[in-house]
Parts: sequence; structure tokens; C-alpha cells
Amino acid sequence: MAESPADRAEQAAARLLRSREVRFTAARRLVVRALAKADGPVAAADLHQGLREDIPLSSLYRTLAVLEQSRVLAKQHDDLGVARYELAEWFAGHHHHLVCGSCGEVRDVAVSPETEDTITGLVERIASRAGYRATGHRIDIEGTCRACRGR
Amino acid sequence: MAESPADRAEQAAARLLRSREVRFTAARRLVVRALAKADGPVAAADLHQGLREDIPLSSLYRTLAVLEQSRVLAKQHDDLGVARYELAEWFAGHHHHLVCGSCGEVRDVAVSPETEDTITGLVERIASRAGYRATGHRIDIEGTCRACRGR
DNA sequence: CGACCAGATGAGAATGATTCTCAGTGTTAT
DNA sequence: ATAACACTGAGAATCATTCTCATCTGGTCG
Repeated sequence: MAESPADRAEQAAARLLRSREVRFTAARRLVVRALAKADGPVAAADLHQGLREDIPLSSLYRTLAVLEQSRVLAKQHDDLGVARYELAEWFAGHHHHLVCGSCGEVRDVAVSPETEDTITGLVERIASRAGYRATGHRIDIEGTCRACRGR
Repeated sequence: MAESPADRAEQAAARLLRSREVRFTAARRLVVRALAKADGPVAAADLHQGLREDIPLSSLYRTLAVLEQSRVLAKQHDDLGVARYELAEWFAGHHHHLVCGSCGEVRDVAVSPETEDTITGLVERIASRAGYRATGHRIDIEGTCRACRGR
């Protein structure tokens, strides 16, 4: 049987954490695997539920903070200001987000390398004209998902 | 003497609110004018300070909520999850954000219509391929501002 | 093996931004 | 002017998140 995405994420996280001399404990492993299976950024409360509350909330938050500082995870905030976590692009690949304005769902979307190159070029041009040196970008596409449109 | 941006924003807000039968009270006026002068999204606490604490915090939050629901303002959340407000694109024109990864500053950046058309086209294509119908987009460009680079 | 120590954990308290409640005040329409 | 209703201010309440502190663990060295 082949490696699952969770296995691959776990191994990559293990390498990264080892190089930083941060332990890869059971809780950290669980969180990485759970996020590897998600198809969008997940809030701490949802993770807590998803993990059958095996990890107490306070520990979960600490775990998330450690993994974020080690660049295993990336943190964002949804429309309500609640923090959501996902595997860093380093693991999950560069991607953007589709946000359904109707149901609030946030979903990852990958972009072809050519399109991404075009975007990167535009972004760098915009930034440099304003005196910035661009190091990255984030695009949230607001729209209506198929399910909500069909209502 | 010509109309200031604050005057224009105030008049546009007045029209919009009137059409929605929402009163344009002194506090709401102050907030709109203050935001018209800002060059990026502002947190409630900063507005509170900026307005010499004339408007109590609880009222300020209510004011912001009313203006947001009336589409005069747009709300976002910064890296720390704190809400930041700015005039809606309807008033301020479509724009994106430059975020300095070093000092955290968030600054508006306008984009030429041609570039924007290109971006809109890309965004629509990405969305439709995922079964979404795009209605808007938001781009945050992460980078280093000139001041931070010079250190 | 056994003591040691840094780092990890769990429970609950503390924090801080935001929202809610409620009593009082202002504004509009008849 | 008066009724009806929206708006305000002060403070309490909420909720996600962080902090504290006592306890536990897992690896290391004698």
C-alpha cells in the first residue's frame, strides 16, 4: 500500500522539526496528520472536535503555536477573525483560497505553474512600484460555490 | 477651496445611507471621515485613539458594525486576528494590500486598470475551473517595505 | 539501573477584542 | 407636542486565545 498524504506530511514535518531540534511528539503528529487530510484551513475548535478531544484545548493551541513557529503550519484568520491553520506551503504546495460568500466555506485551490508565474510577475511589479520587495502573495477569491448556486 | 477626500467620502456615505434609510449621525460621520484620511485599514482601538476617545468604544464598535452592514465600510482581520476597517471599494476604489512582514504595516496599493483586468481574468478562470463563480478577489502582497529594508 | 533535566502536558485562571444589555436620550413624523 | 423609534453610553458578558503552574516524560549520563 502506498504512502498516504498524511504519511508524507508526517515525514516531511519530522525532518523539518528534527533540523530545528524540536520534538515531534504524539500530539504534534496527530495535528499534522489531521491537517494533511483537510481540504482547507481548519479552526482550533474544529481540530479539537475532529481529534475526539484527545488533546486538551490549551495543549492544542500550544501545539499549533509550536508547529507554526517551526513553519510546519501556516495560520490565517477567517471572516469572523477566528484563527485557521493549514500545512505550510512548503508541504502542501503553493495555493490560493476560494471563499464562498454564501456558506462561508474556505477551500484550497491549486493554480497551474504558468498562471502562477503570471501572477507572481504581476505581484512583483505592483510591489516594486510601491517601493516594496515582494516575498509572497495570498489571493482569496470570493464567489459562490456550486452547492449554494444551486439553491 | 476644493473638496477633500474626506468630504467626498462623507457625501457618498450620506447618499448610500439615505437610500438605505439609515441615519448619518455625528459618530458615523466622524468615523467615515477618519477612515477617508487613513492610507490603510484601521483597527477599532486606533480609531478610538485617533478620535481622541470622543466615541466610547462600545458605541464605536456599533457604529462600525452599522457602517459595515450598510456597505460603507469593509472589515478584515490582520495577522493577529484584530479587525481592521476601511472604506468599502465602492468609495475607495478597488485596491489590494501590501503587508510588510517586518513591521506589520498594511498599506493600500492601487493597480492600473489593465493589470487589474488581467488579474480579474485569471481569477475568474481559476474559480470556474473549481466550480465557483467568482464575484471578487483580494490580494495581499507580502514583502518588505523600504524603511525596513534600509535597516 | 537510577537519578537528572529540559522540554512537554493538562487544568484552570487570565487576557483582550468584541458583542450584548439596558436604561436613558435624541430625532422624526403625525 | 407627543408618540414611536433609532441612537447612545456604561458596564457586564462572551469567546477565542494565551498564560501559569504544578506535574509528567523521555532521553542522557553516571
